[in-house]
Amino acid sequence: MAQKPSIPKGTRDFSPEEVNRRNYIISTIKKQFQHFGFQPIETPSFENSSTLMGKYGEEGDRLIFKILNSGDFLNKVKDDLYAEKDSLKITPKISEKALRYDLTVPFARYVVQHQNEVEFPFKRYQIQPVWRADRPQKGRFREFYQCDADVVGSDSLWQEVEFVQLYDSVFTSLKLNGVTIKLNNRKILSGFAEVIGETDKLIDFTVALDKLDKIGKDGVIKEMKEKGIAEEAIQKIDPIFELNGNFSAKINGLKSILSTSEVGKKGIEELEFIQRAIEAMPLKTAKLDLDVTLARGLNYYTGAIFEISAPEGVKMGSIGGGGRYDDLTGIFGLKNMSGIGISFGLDRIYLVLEELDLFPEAVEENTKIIFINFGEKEALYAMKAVRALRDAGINAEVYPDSAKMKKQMTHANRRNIPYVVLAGTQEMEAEKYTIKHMESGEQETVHLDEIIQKLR
RNA sequence: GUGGUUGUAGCUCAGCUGGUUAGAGCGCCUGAUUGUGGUUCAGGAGGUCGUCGGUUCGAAACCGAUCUUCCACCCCA
Repeated sequence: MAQKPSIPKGTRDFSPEEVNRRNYIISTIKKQFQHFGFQPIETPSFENSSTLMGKYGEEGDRLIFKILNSGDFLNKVKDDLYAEKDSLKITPKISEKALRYDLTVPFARYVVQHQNEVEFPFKRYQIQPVWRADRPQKGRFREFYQCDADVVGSDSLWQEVEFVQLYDSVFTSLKLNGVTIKLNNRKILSGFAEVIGETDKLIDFTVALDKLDKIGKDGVIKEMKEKGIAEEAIQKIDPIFELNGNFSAKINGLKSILSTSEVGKKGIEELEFIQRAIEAMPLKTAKLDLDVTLARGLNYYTGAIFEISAPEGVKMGSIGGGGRYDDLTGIFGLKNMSGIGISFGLDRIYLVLEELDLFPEAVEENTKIIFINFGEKEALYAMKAVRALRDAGINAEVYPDSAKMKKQMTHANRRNIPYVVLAGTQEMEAEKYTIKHMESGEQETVHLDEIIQKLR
């Protein structure tokens, strides 16, 4: 074989079966989004760099795919700048557009740009691919789909409650039982930082704390020390590591840890509101858990923080996440717009469903019945029947060539088409069709109406 | 971005310390079976060993670069 063509690192092709399965997930999520009152929007694959750059931190900027300007872009770079060979400085000169990195920032841009047309509170959903120049691993791609639902323009905590229910509804419909909805609140984390007197190191503190289940208590403490958090401060947070038990028990623990922090107490109030609501309206299959270590990469969140972990035993990172950001649109100049949103990681959910063998067996999209082609006259006879079947809503086709019988049968078999019709001279004379059920091997010669009745 | 790992037939993989025409299972093709697939039997095709370069009398095997896979950091869906 000559040099095989290839696709870039971290991208994938999808076969018909894979697309059907992905569509199954997407349509399930979409249906629930709609049940909860969300409206769809779409935004361009690429945005102006100024819209995206600086919104995800230094690390995020590095992972944004930049698009080169058209034309003789290098010619416009000044000689002294070019001689410096500083990529960071030259990039803005030669690239003014970039592929979107997530759906939240484009959404914020959308809201600001269309603020006069949008009716608030605005509930939107968006299912589109995003791109990250990350190094791929299992469940991490450079092109992947996000399924986001956000509400902008409402401070109500009922939104948080609804998003917990939305998560539960989606995973219940997907038959993916036992996912954990981990809940935290940025105000709790701020409270911790306040209590230990390290408010200026809040981010370092939360990033370290987030790694608890991965590197353990000692690892977390070590990292905090490395980041310059004082020894006695670290000792003060020791009770955090002792938090356990159910939601209420953890809340009680938090109440004593955060008794001196106003912001911390506010966070506890918010958590309790959500918990009470969910207690009154129990979740169908998901579990709600309080995880005070939850923080990762979510530095723009100001209130609730969500993360979804796959059922126990499935080795997969988070399959969804989200939270509240008080000033979603502030970066684009529209103040006092509180937003809250969640995201589903389509590609990871796919991997989890595949691992647990949870995709439904029936592939509705597949052809139900195929007609063997015996020649020109017979093909016309078959085509007429196929037209009637299609009009009746049945997926039907005629084999295009009058190839060998064996080849045509094998084709039907490989495509898992359940029924094959053989109609030759005899059948044509009787105005009938011989229909064969592939799985049982049984066949009978009947009128077209009977076939339509049978398959409808 | 850092460190490591992987790449041999369509697929899953053998191939010992470099030594003639590179193997297996499954799959594929043909026939037994000219109006019957999935089973069985008999034959058969298919690989410049990811790519480029180097070491060597000789490379799938050793070295370098590059692409790709997966993993750990970083970060994250």
